[in-house]
This record gives sequence, C-alpha cells and structure tokens, in this order.
Amino acid sequence: MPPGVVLCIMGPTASGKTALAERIAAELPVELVSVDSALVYRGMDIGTAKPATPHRLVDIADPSEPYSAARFRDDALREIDAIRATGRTPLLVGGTMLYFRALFRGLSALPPADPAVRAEIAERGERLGAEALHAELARIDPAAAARIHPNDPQRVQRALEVWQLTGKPISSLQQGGAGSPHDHRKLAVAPADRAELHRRIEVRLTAMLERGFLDEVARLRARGDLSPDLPALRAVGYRQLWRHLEGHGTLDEAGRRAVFATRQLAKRQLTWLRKEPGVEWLDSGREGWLDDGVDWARYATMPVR
RNA sequence: GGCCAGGUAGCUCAGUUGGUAGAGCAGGGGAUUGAAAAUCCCCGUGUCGGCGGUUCGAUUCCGUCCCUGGCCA
Repeated sequence: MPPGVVLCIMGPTASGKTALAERIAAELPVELVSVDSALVYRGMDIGTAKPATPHRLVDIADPSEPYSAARFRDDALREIDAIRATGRTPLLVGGTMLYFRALFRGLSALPPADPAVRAEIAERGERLGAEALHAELARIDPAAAARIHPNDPQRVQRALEVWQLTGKPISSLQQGGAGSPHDHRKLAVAPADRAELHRRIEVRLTAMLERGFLDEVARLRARGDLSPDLPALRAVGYRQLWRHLEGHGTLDEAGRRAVFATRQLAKRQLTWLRKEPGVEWLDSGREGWLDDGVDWARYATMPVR
C-alpha cells in the first residue's frame, strides 16, 4: 500500500479533541485511531474518558501488561494501512505526544524492555542508591550520563538496561529512526485560555466521579493481580483514587490531587505540542468553535508541513 | 464580655536572640527514543493583619485596634 494522507488531532486532556474528531467523521470518510497510552487498557473506561465513538487501538491491552511507544508505532502503521485499504482516511486522535513522535519520526533500533533485567537494575538501584546507578552509567556511557539527570531513575535504568542487553551505550544506538511514510496533517486543539482548560479538567473529574470512577478503580484493585506501580495504574486519577482506597486521605483530597495531576499532564502535553512542527492550532475555548462555519473537509487536503 | 491560641507566598505552615523571610503543595517554563496519563529539571518580594510607640533600624519588642478558632461567662 503506498503512503497517503493521515489526519492527526492532537491536544491535551479535556481539550475537546474527541468532539472535533467526531465532527470531522460526520463530514469525511475517515476512521478513527486512538493515540493514547491509557485508552489501550481494558477495564479503564470512566477515568480515561474512553470515547463512545469507535477508535482503533482502544482496549487492546490488559492493565497488567505494559504497552509501549514501539508497540504503538507498529500497531498504528498497521491500522493506518488497514484503514486505507478500505478507501477511507485514517484520523489519529490523542494526546500521548511520545506516541505521535514515535510515529512521525520513528524510533531508534533499541532492544525492547526486558522485565528481568529491569527488575535486577531496579533492585540494584534500591540497594546502592540512584547516584550509584548514574555513576555506573557515567562509566559506560558518559554521553548518556551527561544528558540524563541523576534523579531520573526511569531513564538511567533504561540506559543501563540497553547496555546490559546489547553491550553498547544507548547514546550510540539512538540514531534516528524510520520516520513515517505518510503525509501527516496535524491539528492541535486546546483552549487558548489556560484557566478555561483548568475549568474543564475540574468539571471532567467531577463527572467521572459521578459516573462511578471510584468503583472502577475498586474493581481493578479487587482483581488482586494489579499493583499501583504498573504503568496502567499510574495513570492520572487512577493513582490518586487507588491511594485513597488504600486508606490514605479522603476522597475529596484524592479528587483534588487527581485534578492537580491532570492539569500538570495537560501542561506537559502542551509543551510537546508547542514545539511540534507544522501544526495548525484550533482554539477550543471559543463558544461554538465546532459549529461556526469552519470547512473541516479542507484539512484533508491542506498542505503537508 | 473575660481568658487562651493564632493572623507570614494562591493554600498549609516554618522562621527571624531586632538588620525587611523559606519549605511543602498549587501555579508557570522546559526536557522527553520500547513505563510516557510516566519520569525528571528550572522558577519564591510577600504592605510577615491595621495603626501607633521604643529603636540608627520592627515582620520580630511594647501598646492598641481588627479578624479567626477554642475555652469560660
């Protein structure tokens, strides 16, 4: 299948990107693909604001299993081809900017995560301290050690993991990637006014709690095989409510902390978005922004940046 | 009304033997290559409740007033 046009809607949580996707879907022959690291998990519906409209790459993993940017890239390229084979246009919508980046620019040829090696390194970090691990990295890969802050255990551990798996420094392997064969037309959606975004995040969490978010977390917890350290359960909202269910703090406090965490997530997403090249920005904070006569179809033919 | 404890950053508080003050949280900016809704980095001037007094100098000591909470009437 030759490469073709892929529409992308990117935006922070609670920005209205799903509404825009549905609006475009009503006017163009598109099929939706989720670009969201939390929507992939089954049984996590309310707290992830899982959209009612069908998206591909939703509910494709169990919360016990870690998903990854690399898996996303493979999955997304496959779904894009499958959609194009039906004659429709893929419409990617989400806020996990690392995933968009992995699709647009590709990933370097690095070994996938190895749970055993990872656990061993984590244990060593526990025993010797974070500084020791960073010092170790500085010995084998000074370039990586210079870029990775000693307080960033996740990246220090990954760099050591790659070293143990390949015998090569991660910095020497992180050279480019395959890029994307497609023409991506990128729309960034967010309220121009930060206070408005904050307001929506609060309203959204309140609605989630009313719909039974706490029960959803309790259900996941009752499974017994899930831990709050799992990537899935570190998701915004789930982490805070899980902690409350463990007896730490009131529900009210957990809710407030969930709102804080969500705002901080949205801020990080905007940091990615601001430097993403070639995006067309839409202010979803304006009253009637979806219905004020914009010709959405033109985005399917707008120039690639 | 009396007694006690407080009034310091958006919030919760610490502190200053008198030389105009600092943490956590919140917020802002940034980084981001197989955990990414993750993991990190950077950013702290605020009539130290008001007004007087003492002092070279008061957020700090004294007086007084206001406000909040508790106890007693």
